[in-house]
Amino acid sequence: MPYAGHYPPPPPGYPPFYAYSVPPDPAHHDPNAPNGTAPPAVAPFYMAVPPPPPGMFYVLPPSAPGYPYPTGVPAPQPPPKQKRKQVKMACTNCASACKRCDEARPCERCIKYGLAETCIDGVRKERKKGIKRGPYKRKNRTASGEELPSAVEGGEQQAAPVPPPPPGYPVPPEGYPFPYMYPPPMGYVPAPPDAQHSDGSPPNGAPPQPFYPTPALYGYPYGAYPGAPPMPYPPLVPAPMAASPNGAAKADTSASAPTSAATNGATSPDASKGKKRSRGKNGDESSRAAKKSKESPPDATQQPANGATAPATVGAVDKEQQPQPQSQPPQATPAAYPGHVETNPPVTAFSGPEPRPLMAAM
DNA sequence: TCCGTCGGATTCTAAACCAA
DNA sequence: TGGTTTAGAATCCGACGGAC
Repeated sequence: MPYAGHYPPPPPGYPPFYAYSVPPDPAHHDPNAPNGTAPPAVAPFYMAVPPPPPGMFYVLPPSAPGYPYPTGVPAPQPPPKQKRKQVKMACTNCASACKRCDEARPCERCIKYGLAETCIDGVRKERKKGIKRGPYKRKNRTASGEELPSAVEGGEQQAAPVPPPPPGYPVPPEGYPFPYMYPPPMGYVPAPPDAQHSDGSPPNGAPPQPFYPTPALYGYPYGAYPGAPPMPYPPLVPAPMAASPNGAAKADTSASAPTSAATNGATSPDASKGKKRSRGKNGDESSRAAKKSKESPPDATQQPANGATAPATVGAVDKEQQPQPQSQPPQATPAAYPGHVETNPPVTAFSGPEPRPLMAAM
């Protein structure tokens, strides 16, 4: 089932959370379920979020745990990343090249590059002794030995960063769950309506009439789980095309800065790896020296901090402190709101005026 | 396209800490 | 004393630039 056009895709590894093209008819619930009984709340029901009003976008926290699953329903974990296995000791050639080595001698890489004769184990440096530490922080564990991350480090779970609303829109009340709606970012061109586009768009290809939220729309989660009280559809407030370009642009810049990785679709935690590097010759030399200095005698490495500001550090700083361009060119492609992802022509499925719990059993 | 280079994330592991 | 935690040290992923 493709996503509705206004929906951002779920995080990697999550199943589609928008399961029905038409809200399921309660009269046709699971025939296996006992008469008149709702499925148990522990069943894999997902919170379904109806399409936002035309012209609106849901804003999702980039790091929202479990979204879009309601509280109490464990979200399926993406397949765990395979742990990298290291060899006990890389050969000197691989170590200097920062390349994968293996246990064999000569190792595969040395054979490949004709370095078999020089493929020898390096010497592991002895660990320094007598280093004092601060008091231990005991990890909170369950009876089965599993860690409880929330109980660590003060026990407070970090709230997901809340994107600032555009100018003129109230900040969602503290604690309000995602998603909530914002007007589209500057430059957004709604997908052309088609026969399946049941969001009220004019059929002649004109862009949909935008709607803007009342404060009541913020943070309105359409909780959908068995036993949940029915929720009224929030009122839609039509507004003029007042999406002031300036205002939108401001919102664009302010909102995109901290979460640009997410907005680029790089929602993976490895997004930081995508950064570019400059490779100045000086930096190379100095960092190389710094790396080599690791192998220097302990006396050299145990110099106090003031002595540690070696050229390597300076070079690194130089590279890092490249001046950023002061003025940013206007963004043609809008990716202003975390979680907002442009999608292909929409298949807006929710057509009813009332939200219905959309459920998907796995 | 291949290869060298290298920043930094990830992993390993030994020393320090701590409870029993 | 043995298990746990911490952090130093090593590995190597992945991106880049240069050579061919």
